[in-house]
Amino acid sequence: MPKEGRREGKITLAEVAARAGVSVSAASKALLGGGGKTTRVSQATISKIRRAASELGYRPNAAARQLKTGRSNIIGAIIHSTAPRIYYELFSIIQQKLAKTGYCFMVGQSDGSIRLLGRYLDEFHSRHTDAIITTFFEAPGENQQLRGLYAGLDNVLYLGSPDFENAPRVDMDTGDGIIQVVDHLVSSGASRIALDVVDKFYSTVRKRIQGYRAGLKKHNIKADADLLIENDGAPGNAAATARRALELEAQAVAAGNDLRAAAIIRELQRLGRRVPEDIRVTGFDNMDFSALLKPSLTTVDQRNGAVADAAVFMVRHYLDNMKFPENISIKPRLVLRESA
Amino acid sequence: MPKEGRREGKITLAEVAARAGVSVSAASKALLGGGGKTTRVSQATISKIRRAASELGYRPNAAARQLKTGRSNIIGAIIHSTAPRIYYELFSIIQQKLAKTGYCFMVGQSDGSIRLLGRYLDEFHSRHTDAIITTFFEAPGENQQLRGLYAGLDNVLYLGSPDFENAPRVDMDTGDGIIQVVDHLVSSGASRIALDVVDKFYSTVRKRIQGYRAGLKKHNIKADADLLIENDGAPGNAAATARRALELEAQAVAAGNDLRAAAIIRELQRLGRRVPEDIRVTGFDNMDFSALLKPSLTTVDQRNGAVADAAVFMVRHYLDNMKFPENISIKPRLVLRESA
DNA sequence: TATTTTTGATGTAACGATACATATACAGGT
DNA sequence: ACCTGTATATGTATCGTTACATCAAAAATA
Repeated sequence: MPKEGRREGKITLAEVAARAGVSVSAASKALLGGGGKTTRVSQATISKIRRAASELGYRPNAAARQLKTGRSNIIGAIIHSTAPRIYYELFSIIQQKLAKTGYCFMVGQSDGSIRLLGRYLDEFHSRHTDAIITTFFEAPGENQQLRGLYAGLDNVLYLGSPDFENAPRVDMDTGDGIIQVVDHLVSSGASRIALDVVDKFYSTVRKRIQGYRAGLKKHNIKADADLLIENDGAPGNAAATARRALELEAQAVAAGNDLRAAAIIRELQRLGRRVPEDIRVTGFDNMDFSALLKPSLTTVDQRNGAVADAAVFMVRHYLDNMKFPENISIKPRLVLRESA
Repeated sequence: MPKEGRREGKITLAEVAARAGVSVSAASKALLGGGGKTTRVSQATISKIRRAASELGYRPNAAARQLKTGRSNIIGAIIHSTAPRIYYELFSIIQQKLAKTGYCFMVGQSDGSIRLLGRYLDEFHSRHTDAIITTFFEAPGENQQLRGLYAGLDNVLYLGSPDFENAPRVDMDTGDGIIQVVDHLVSSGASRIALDVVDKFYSTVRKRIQGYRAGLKKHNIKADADLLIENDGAPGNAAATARRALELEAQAVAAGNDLRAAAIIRELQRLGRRVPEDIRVTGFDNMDFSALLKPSLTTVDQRNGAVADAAVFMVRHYLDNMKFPENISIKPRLVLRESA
C-alpha cells in the first residue's frame, strides 16, 4: 500500500501469447480449457501457453471477460434486517460453499434501511451479478416500496421467512419452530406461555405469533392476548418482559432470540425465581453461547447448515439452467436443554 | 429466478444518448457529473440526459467502466483465521462504512486454509480490487508461504495483530489487552493467574503470551510456566482448562475468549466453586452475551468500532492518494463486570 | 470585420478478453 | 492430380464505457 502510484505491471493475454509465440486467440482458448467448439488447440501448445502464463504471473482481467461474456461470476448477497447479526454465520457458510464452485461473493448489509437496500440492488444490477441472495425483511408500510425494488429482478433468491409468493425462496420456518416450543412446554405441563414479541409489525414476528397461536390451538388452549408481551427491540427491555411475565403468572416465556432469553433469565434470577423450576424460558437461534448459560438454554435451532445447503443448491441449479423447486422449507429443530 | 432465459433488456449508454438526442460522449460526461477536463456539457442537456437515463432505468455497466478506467470500486476482504466468527461484526461495520463512500465489498473467508487464501487473493487480483483488507493469520511453518502470497501485492491493509513489518496495518493490541487483565487481577489480590492458551503456535496467541508475561513482570511476579494451560481449540476442552486451573490452585483464569470463559465458569460452578469469590475468570472480545452470563463477564473489548474506523480511514486515504500513517494501533479496553 | 477565446457537442480509439469466421497444412479417398 | 475432411492456428469484430482530440458555433476581443 504505497503512498503514491498504483500497482503496475498487469500482464495481458497478448503478452502471454507473445511469449509463447502464438496468437491471442490460441492463448485464450488454451487457458479456457482447450476444448473450443469449432476449433481446438493442440496439447503441445496448450502446455506452452500454460507455462508462459504462469511464468508471467498472468491473471485474466475479470472486467474484460465479463464485458465479453456477460457473466460476472459474482453472487450478490444482501443482509436486510434490523438484526443482521443472526445472518452472519448463515451467509458465511453460503459464501464458503459458493467459493468452491468458483463464484465470488459481494455483500451488502442494510440494517433495515430501504434506501440502502435500493442502493445495493442498483449496484448489483450494475455489476450484473449472476444471482442475488437476499434476506427479505418487511417493515410496516414498506410493502409497496419493496415490491417496487424487486420488480424486474428475476435472479433473486429470498432467504428467511419471505412474504413473496411465486419467488424462489428458502424458507426458515419460524412458525413451525415456535409450534415445537409450545408443544414441548405444554406437554411438560405449562399452559400459560408468554410470548416475547419484539416488534409485531415485522413479517417474521407476525409469523412467530401465528405459530404461537397455532401451537396453542393444537392443544385446545385459549390464547390469552395479554400473554403476548410486546416491546421494541432495545436490548435493555428484555428485563421488562421478564417482570411482566411474572405479573401475568406465566409458567413459561418463549423469548424472541437467545440473547433476549439470556437477559430474561438473568432478570428472573435476580428476582429470586428459579429457572426452570419456577418458570421456564426458551430461546430462538441456538447461538454458540446458549449451551453455556446457566441454566443452559432450550432453544430452536434454525439449521443454518441446511439452509445454506438449500440456498447453494438453488442458486447453482439456477446458474446452470437446471430445474429446481420454487421453495425449499427448512424446518427448525428444537434443542432441549435445562431452561425448559 | 426463471427456470430458463436470463434477464434481458440491459439498457446501454447508447440507448440513453439516442433517446436524449445527443452523442454517447455527451451522455457519458453528463452522467459522470458534467465537469469534464477539456470540454463541458450544458446544464440543459445534462438534465435532458439524466431524465432519459432514469426513464429507461439505465444502470452503467460496471465491467465496461472498469475495463476503461482500471478502477473496480471493489474492496476485497479476507477473513483468514481459524476463528472467523470474531471478525464478522468487524467486517460488517467496515462494509457499511465503505458502502457509504461508494465502494463494493467482496468477501472471502478462508478458515485458516492457506490454499483457499491464495485462491481468494488470485481472484481479487483478477478483479483488480482497489484495495484488500485482510486478517493476518499465521499458522506454524507457514511464514514463507504467506510472504510469497502477499509479495507484490501493494494494496493490502492488514488487520488484527499482523506480524508483517513495513506494511500498513491496524493493530488490535491483544498484548496490551492481556496486560490490562493482569493489572486488574493483580491489583485486586490475585498473583497466581492461569492463562488459557488455545494454540501457542499462532501469532496472535504468541502475542497474548508475551502480554501475559509482561504484565506479571510489571508487578514483579515470577511467571510460573505451569500456569500456561495449553490445549487445542476444540470447544469441549475449556472444561479441562478449568479443572487444571484448580489443580494448580490458580486464583484467576484469563480465558482465550468469552466463549471459553463461559465454558470455564460453567465447569467451575459444576465443581462447586464460586466465581469470583473462589476463583476469578476473565474473557476476551466482549461479545453481546457476555454481560448476560452469571456472573457477568469481566472481559477485554477490542473496540471493533474504532478498528473499523481506522481501517476505513486508511483505505480511503490510500484510495484518494493521500498520506496516512503506516500503522494504527487500537488499544483494547478492559470491561469490568462481576466475574473478576 | 477579422481574430481570438470560450462554450458546447461530436467522433474515435482504446481497455482486455472471447466468439466466430477464416486461413493453412496435411491427411486420406477417389 | 483433385476434392474432402480433419486438425490446428490466426484475424477480426465486439462487449459498453471513458479519455482525448477534433470540430462548430457563439462570444469576446482586437
